[in-house]
Amino acid sequence: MPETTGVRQQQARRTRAAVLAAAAAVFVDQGVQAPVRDIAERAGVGVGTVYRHFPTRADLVTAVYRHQIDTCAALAPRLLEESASPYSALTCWVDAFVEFLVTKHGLGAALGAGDPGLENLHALMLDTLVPACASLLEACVAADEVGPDLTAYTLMRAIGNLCITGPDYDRSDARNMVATLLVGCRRAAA
Amino acid sequence: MPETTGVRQQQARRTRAAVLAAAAAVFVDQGVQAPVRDIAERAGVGVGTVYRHFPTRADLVTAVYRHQIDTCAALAPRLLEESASPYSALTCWVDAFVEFLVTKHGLGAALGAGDPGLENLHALMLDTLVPACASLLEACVAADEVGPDLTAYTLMRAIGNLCITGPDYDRSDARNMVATLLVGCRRAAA
Amino acid sequence: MPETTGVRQQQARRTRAAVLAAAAAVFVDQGVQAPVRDIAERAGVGVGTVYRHFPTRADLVTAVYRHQIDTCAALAPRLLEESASPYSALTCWVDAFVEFLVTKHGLGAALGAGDPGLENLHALMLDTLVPACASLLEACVAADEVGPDLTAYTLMRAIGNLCITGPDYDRSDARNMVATLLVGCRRAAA
Amino acid sequence: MPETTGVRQQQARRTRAAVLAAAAAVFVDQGVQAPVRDIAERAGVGVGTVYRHFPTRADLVTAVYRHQIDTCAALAPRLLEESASPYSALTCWVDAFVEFLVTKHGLGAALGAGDPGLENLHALMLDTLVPACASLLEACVAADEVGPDLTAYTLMRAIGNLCITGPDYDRSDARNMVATLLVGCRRAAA
DNA sequence: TATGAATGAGAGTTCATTCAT
DNA sequence: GATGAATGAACTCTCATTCAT
Repeated sequence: MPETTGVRQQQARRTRAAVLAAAAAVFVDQGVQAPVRDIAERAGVGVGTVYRHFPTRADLVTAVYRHQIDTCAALAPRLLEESASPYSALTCWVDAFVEFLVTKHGLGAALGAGDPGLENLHALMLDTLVPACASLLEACVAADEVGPDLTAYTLMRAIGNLCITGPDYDRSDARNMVATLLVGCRRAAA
Repeated sequence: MPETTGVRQQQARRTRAAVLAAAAAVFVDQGVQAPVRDIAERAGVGVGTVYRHFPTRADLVTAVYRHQIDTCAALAPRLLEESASPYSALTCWVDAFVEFLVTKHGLGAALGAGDPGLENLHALMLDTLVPACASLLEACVAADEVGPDLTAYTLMRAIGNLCITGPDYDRSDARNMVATLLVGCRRAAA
Repeated sequence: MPETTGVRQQQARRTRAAVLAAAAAVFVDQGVQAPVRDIAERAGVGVGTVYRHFPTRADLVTAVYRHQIDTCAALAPRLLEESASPYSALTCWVDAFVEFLVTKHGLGAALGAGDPGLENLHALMLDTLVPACASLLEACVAADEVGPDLTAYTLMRAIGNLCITGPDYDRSDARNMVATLLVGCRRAAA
Repeated sequence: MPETTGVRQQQARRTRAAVLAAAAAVFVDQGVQAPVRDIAERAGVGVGTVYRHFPTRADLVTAVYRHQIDTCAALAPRLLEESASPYSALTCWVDAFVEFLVTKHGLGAALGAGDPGLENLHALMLDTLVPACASLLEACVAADEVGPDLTAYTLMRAIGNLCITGPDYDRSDARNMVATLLVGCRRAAA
């Protein structure tokens, strides 16, 4: 007699949520390479529990960022409708993507470095964000605001890389450089 | 009266060169964080030998890249003289900088991540490449080809980040994105 | 609601005890500077387990000797009550202290040499044994059995040093020399 | 045609002397366990040279202290003649022995710990100092100033141990404790 | 399910010792 | 004889991962 959500399941879900929250916090502090133990401690659970819910580090990283990724992706069609031009929509969307990235200490670096074990997250971004970005990019191309030779994936990788911040290159620098990159993408008005 | 370059010194120099070559190769394969042991093995020497020649990892990384860095820096004044415009000189120089970077697996990532223990290399680049880049940038600003709000350091960091390559974002992508960034920097002709 | 002493805790405690026993044994054989790996092997555990229970070598050394130190310290007040004279109490207590020391191969030497990383143990002895010794010494001074110019700490260091045994200077020699030292401390009866 | 002392031999002797002097200095600073390289550097020679002259560390330690040991031993008969009583001669001689020891950072500890590889020095002291001390002790026993149950070797080991100094137990403490020990050895006047 | 004790591979680093020149 | 570059064993410590309870 499987209850839809037994007490056990509820507890498990709560534990899972606690781990996710802890991981998110620790990732901000120490980056996505933080020791598993630190995450477990922050969540108030044993390391085994972390592994039960997220067998690989990538699973954890992916889960932590999935919600934000989905939100970011969902933004694209809305912006396309509401904005004055496709390019303006792209600009707004990229701003949101950058906001997502610059608060993720080390994520960009890990992705950029092709960190093995982050393929899942990579795949998630491919599946979710790339299409979102591509829809905007295609609209720009259709409107002749951006040249046709740029793939959404490459653009996102470039943006992701530009968002790798450090002591002497902060979020504001990252935002400026991404904005500059977009300006460079813009087709010179005929 | 020790000869200026005895057989021993020559041998030591050869060993040093072997370690450097091995380090360069290992850095390409595994990145600048590769275990010292791997470098020693590749060079066919004991770990102690690596430590003798390069007490810290930063010493090794710095030595591996110093020559190329110097060459790159020396390029700037020549380009400024020979090129049709400052912006064109900047473009050429950045191409050379990108060539340097894209062949250095993991270097950009390590620098971008603010890797402790790479301060030496960071400092070397600051001391050597930033002035070179700055001279070109200033000329561009003076010629009103580039806006005045961009520092050479920030530009180089951005370029460095864009050169972090991976399986799906290769050197060619990096080159394109850097070129696009430079286009974005270019002041719209009045 | 975790039981006060679950099976796991019991097992951990047993492991801890095994490590302590192994450490004690290895210390006797090789001295307190013995490699951590040797202790782990002797205990039949991994090195990580040793580090889990005793993060620093000093923690281990201290734990190994804490019980005996406490017992020794607790002896002082009782002896003071039961003995015919303070000096006699001091003699008995020093006998106990010597017994503690002569069975600790290398401990005296390590303490004597001011081994860094043994500050904890040093502090423990200072906090625990020195007051115990001082109480006896003060009683002796009050009874005019010992001169006032000797501190408990110095006396204990001297005793500790005299208990550094070796092939040709055994426990019995150490006991004799300590006894002789105490005789030398005794004030000549008026 | 072997010259008595060719240029080569002279040079070798000078080198040997330089190593000895350097070793003595380094031993004072860092103790007898100091790295061989430090000694070689201080002497301005290569490590190989140190090994050539002193194949084992014990050889070096022994050589460093041989002269002082001989001087100390030679003191005994003179003191016996000049002093008012055998016990007084013993006291003076022990003072000299203590002076020798307290300036030898770590020597006492190394000897006390039965450091393997210091057997040579141990043997040297046995052969040289023990007889010297024994002659004084025997005279004391003959004069009924000291009991017959103490061997010179044991006394010297005890004194050696008492001279292991540290941050909180300095040379002055060592001297006091040795003096106290000697008082304890003195036979109560009949 | 949750736990966290236990494991052990792996990385950094030091330094005694050898040996070709 | 002198040199010092080279070697590699030995040691410390960290942390991902497993598994018995």
